Amino acid sequence: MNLKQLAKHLNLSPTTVSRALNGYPEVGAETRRRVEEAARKVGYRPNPHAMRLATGRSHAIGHVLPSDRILMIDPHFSDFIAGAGDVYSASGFDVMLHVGGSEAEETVYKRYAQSGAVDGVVVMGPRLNDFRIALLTELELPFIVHGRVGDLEEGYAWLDIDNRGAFRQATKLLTDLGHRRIGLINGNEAMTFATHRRQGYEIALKACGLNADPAIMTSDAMTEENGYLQTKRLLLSDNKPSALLFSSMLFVSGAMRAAHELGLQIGTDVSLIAHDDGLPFLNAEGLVPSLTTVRSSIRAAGSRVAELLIEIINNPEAAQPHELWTVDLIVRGSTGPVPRT
Amino acid sequence: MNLKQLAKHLNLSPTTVSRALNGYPEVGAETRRRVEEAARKVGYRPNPHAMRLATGRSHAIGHVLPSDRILMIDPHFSDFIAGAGDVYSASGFDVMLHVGGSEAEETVYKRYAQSGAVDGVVVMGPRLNDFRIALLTELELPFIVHGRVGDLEEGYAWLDIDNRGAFRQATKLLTDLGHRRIGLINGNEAMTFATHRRQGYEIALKACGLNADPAIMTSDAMTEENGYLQTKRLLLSDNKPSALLFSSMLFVSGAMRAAHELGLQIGTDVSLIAHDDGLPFLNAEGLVPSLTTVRSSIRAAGSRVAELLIEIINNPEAAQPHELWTVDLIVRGSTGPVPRT
DNA sequence: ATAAAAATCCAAAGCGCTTTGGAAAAAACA
DNA sequence: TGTTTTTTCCAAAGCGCTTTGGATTTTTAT
Repeated sequence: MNLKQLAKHLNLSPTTVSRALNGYPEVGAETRRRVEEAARKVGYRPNPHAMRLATGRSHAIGHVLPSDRILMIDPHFSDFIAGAGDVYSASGFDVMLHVGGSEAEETVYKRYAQSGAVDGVVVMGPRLNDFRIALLTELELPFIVHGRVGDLEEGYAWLDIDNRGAFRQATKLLTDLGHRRIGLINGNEAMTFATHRRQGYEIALKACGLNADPAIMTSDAMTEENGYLQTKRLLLSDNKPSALLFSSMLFVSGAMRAAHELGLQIGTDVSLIAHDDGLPFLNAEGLVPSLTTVRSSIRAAGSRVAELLIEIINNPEAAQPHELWTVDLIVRGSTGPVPRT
Repeated sequence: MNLKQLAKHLNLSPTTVSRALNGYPEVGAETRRRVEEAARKVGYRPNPHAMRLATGRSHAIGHVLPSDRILMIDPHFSDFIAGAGDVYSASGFDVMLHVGGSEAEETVYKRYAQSGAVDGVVVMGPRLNDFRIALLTELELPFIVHGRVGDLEEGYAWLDIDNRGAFRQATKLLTDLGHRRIGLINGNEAMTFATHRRQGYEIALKACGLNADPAIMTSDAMTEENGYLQTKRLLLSDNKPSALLFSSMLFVSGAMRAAHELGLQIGTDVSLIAHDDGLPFLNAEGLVPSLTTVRSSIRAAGSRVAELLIEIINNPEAAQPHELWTVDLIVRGSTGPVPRT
């Protein structure tokens, strides 16, 4: 059943029915009631394509997976989108996902902008210097960044967690425990989040008069295997670190494997802290010993990012939101004093 | 630039231009060439909303995440969609993702069907008895199932891997090695794939005159922690199994942790085999010892499912495709003969 | 040469909605 | 009471594309 039919059925014009349903003022209260009731009764749903064509708005949000991630669609992404999805469907937005393929990422955004296929996009996994900000600004396609682009804070909307603060805090916990040699197993530092984490780590070290040692710092794809390999390498090196900091729980799986293999007791022989995005399949608390983490739910971030983007779309004139979430340090069993040699 | 403008620019009617671009025969060869060239030069792209409204086809595929998975958007999903995404974008299809929210899953499908928001959907994570098959059939919304619905093989399109065969083979490898007590750490057996795996396991046991023992069989969410807990429980039980079979690599992470904790050597004290979906962040070969697996790339399945669905959409009269993929057994270091007690 | 068939192109009518610019009726004002 | 304002509704014109049903021209058949 379409608008015209519904209108005829009500002895009204399509105009009036459309207005009644969309909350326009120029329609009588009683008439509106009648229309709404009838619409509900017959289960009328406006054809989205027609609506989109007429209004130019799509009621859809685009998520374009960065091409440098398509070979490694990491599980962090799916949890983020799970959070966002809740909000989208509650607000009647569809989500349009673009992943991989031969089409250049840039082209996808251009197509989105030109065709009005989406009302806005969320930029995931921003790099230190990300071409997407300039591109989307020029295209005038509303967007929000999950994370930040290097240290750029103005000129675009973003929601980020305080990665620097988190790793500063985590590192400080370790130095407070007496650790002086702390390894960092980081994600790819072309990504802002990873660089921020390294910076937080360095700041805390400096606060103790320590210098970061590149020999015990790595920057790699966040996989179990890399966690294993790097941990093993570091723990077997001369002048090995007494504590390790990880950018992802995925690393930790491998790290524990390495520690066990080397016969090292976690929390006594070597201390471990990881950033925990709250991935549901990898529970830091369930590890033995339970893992000390800096924790921030990536899923909650997804929800909030979606909310903010919808606000931006509905009110483009408002100030661009900037949200920096603090990260909780949760001290558990994987951290302890430096072992005496 | 829209159709009308392009047409005027070419001194042609919109009709002809549209036909030239869409490959209709009633347009001269030279004219078509001119049109195509001009379209390319000015970067003309038909407005998708207008196209959709006019044709009733959306050129979009829907992926609706089952509501029983939204709390646990597992990483298997993101790899599947990564594979599918390649194909979609190569074929000019958009993907519409629906995850969670308050709207009932059924309503989403109805909305899709009634509004033509998508041309087809892929059904992920089918259960033994899945309401979606009847629903989508009735809605006449083209669909394909990744997996199967129990033992139902007709009446819908599907692509599945031979889970039964895989676990039969894996179990047989273990029995051939002399194992007589083999534990199964399975995913949720409400899902077809998990039930099939259990059946394969049971068939292989029966072939040796063994009966499956529920005491060493579990069916749970595929998380690291469950892998750990169940492995530990089984390996600490009286009459403990000498080998374990896992439905996911995620389990294995936890399982290795448990084995190490108990001081058991993998491949000698206890043998391990897992199903490996080829998740990029969890490499079976990189484990120590490297893991014997039954392997089938979930990403490749995603690609193929997408291809098949597009074929179905383009040619609804053709026979429904059924593809059963064999699964490779890759023997590595985590399996060995039964330890003598 | 003429008639029939084929090849090209176009005008116009949708697709189902929104929105502009009135018109008619009701209410408020003088 | 007559006039102005407000309220309530509608007709019609898009949005940008596809597609039907010709019209015109060219080719082929007779």
